[in-house]
Amino acid sequence: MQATLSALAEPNRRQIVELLRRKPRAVGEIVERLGLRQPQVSKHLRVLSEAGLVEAHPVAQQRIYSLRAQPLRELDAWLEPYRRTWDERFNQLDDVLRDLKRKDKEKRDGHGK
Amino acid sequence: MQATLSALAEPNRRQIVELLRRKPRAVGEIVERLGLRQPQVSKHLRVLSEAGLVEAHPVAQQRIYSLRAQPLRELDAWLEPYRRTWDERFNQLDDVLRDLKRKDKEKRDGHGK
DNA sequence: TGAATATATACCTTGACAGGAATATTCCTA
DNA sequence: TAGGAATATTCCTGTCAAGGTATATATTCA
Repeated sequence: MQATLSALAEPNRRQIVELLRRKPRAVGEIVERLGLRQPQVSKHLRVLSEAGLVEAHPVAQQRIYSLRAQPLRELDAWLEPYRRTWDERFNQLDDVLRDLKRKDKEKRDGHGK
Repeated sequence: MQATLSALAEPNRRQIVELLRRKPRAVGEIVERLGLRQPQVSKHLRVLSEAGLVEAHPVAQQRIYSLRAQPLRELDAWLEPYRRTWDERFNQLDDVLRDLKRKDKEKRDGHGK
């Protein structure tokens, strides 16, 4: 989760991931398509790889990188509890604010007795 | 999306977000619960706020921070296309690899004719 | 084996960012 | 209006990560 999020926080890496979503590609293809330099692409792929987001499959001198589902699934799972509370959110806020103002008033009144 | 991901990439900020998922809280509460120093919490809240992930509601000298749904919804939306291809992923990889090896073989054979 | 291709790594430099400590700001209440 | 509580901001420092360039590694083929 940690590794996944920081890997995805970098714009070029996110582009790589989006590119690999369509299909696996060799490093050179990524370099071409994104207009980045080869060493930086390799470095980004390394980070993505260590985060488990991609994996490499050697074919001759090429290395075909493909997306791995698991980390994104975990991100999806992390979002799950939020999905559930989306609708209640603002109501909760209202509750808390009303509550705080009530306590505030009580404090004031109680003191003035 | 960019702001959302980099905001969430920081562990303490993610903890803050998770804390606010349950209910809105004042800065002091967050400080207590997470055992962080007040200035750092304020700073993290600033980043989260600029990313639109939280918003502040003043009550007396306190500022009650609550979660905003939108950025997380967008993150969820970003994941959508991935959710759809999760099942096909490995098949795609197989296809591409098979294809590459075929081309490779053809090149070799064609040359040897 | 040597050249060519595809990719990875090393090294350097620079900028962004997080924490620490002190201080400023805002609002409330006596 | 002074003092206190809650929070924000500033300044400093160290660390880390990204890009640039050069170079190493691996694989194929003549």
